[in-house]
Amino acid sequence: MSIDVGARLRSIRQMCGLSQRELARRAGVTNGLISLVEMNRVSPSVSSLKKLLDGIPMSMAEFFTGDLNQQVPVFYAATELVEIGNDGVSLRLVAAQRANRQMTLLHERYAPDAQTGEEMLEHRGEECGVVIRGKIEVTVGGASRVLGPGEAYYFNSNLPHRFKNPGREPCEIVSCSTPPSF
Amino acid sequence: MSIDVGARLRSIRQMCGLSQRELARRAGVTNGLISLVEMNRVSPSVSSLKKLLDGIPMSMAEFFTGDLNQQVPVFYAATELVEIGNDGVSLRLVAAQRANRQMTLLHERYAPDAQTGEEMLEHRGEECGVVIRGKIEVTVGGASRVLGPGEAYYFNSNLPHRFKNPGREPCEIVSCSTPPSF
DNA sequence: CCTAGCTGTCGATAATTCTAAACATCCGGG
DNA sequence: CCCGGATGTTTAGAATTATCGACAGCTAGG
Repeated sequence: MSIDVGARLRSIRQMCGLSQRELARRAGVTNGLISLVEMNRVSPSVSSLKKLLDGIPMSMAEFFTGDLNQQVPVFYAATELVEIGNDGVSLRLVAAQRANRQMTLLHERYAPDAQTGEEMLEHRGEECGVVIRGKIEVTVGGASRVLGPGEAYYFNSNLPHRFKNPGREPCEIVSCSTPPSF
Repeated sequence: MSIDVGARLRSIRQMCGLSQRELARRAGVTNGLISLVEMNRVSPSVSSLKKLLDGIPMSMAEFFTGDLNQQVPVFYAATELVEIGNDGVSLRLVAAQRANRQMTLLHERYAPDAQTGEEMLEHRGEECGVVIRGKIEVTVGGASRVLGPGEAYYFNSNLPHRFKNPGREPCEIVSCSTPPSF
């Protein structure tokens, strides 16, 4: 659960071809500290870690995003998308089995009158989408609006939100959210 | 230059309606520490900040991407999407003006024979998309495949990649990438 | 073999972070 | 008016982090 700051720092430092002393010089800390941090014998203060990353250079966000590559499928046939919807709402998930995805990409279909649920949704992250076909009523915080083909939305997911198809024809959307909800 | 960890923490904590003591309880630290951190009188250790964010909850990466914006547009008419393409490739960006977005959502159109460029693209992050209409040839790393409507892709953007419309009809895609490229 | 220069690790100590408990406000109810 | 319960702040001292200097290992060159 806890982040292996030491291993991550060591890996990045070596990737940049820097010795502990060289990075220490650039960052304005001592080589000993870097040694201790990399061995996870101390948990550096945010200000120290910031200094270290400034010497690399790399942002805090990048550091904690931790982006490692792997050999996983790239292409997905329509039938390979994983269905996770219900009740007139079809949510078809791209790259469902991919470990440590950073996003959830969904091909969504709302039957007439279908909606995401009685309760407003509320979770952390951001989500956005484009309407392909039909109409969808999007409610976010207090605001509500009906979007048609080519129209789009983007909001913080911690605002209470809901989707509903107010029309008679099915509605099709492509949406994306981060961090992944599914 | 340095990050205002205190202000950021306070803002996020209040956004979640938590008191210092309540967050302290959830995070397993003392309320006093939270007070000190929020006043920037100490720079918390990474492990302490991690505990605090676990109590919110929020990831370190999210914390440092600084997502403190709220009063921004949610809905976008088709005409409000910002065109950033060229040469037969139309890339229409959702929420272009939004500060500190975590994703780039694009409504893309490729004219027949159009492609993303001579050079393969290569950048940090992940990207994914769903084909709405027409056909697109997606090349990622060594692999290449033609995708049609309803088919999808998801890959690490640091693998060299390219998109090309091999057909005679225009191709329409909705794609998303993180971190934002535009 | 020995030195010079690099590497990372370690121990003692200085500096900073973190805790625990007290303190100062503020607000609503009795 | 005062109390209970909430808030955030402060302080002394415990715990942890950061520094400085020493150390051992390795490699290249003389």
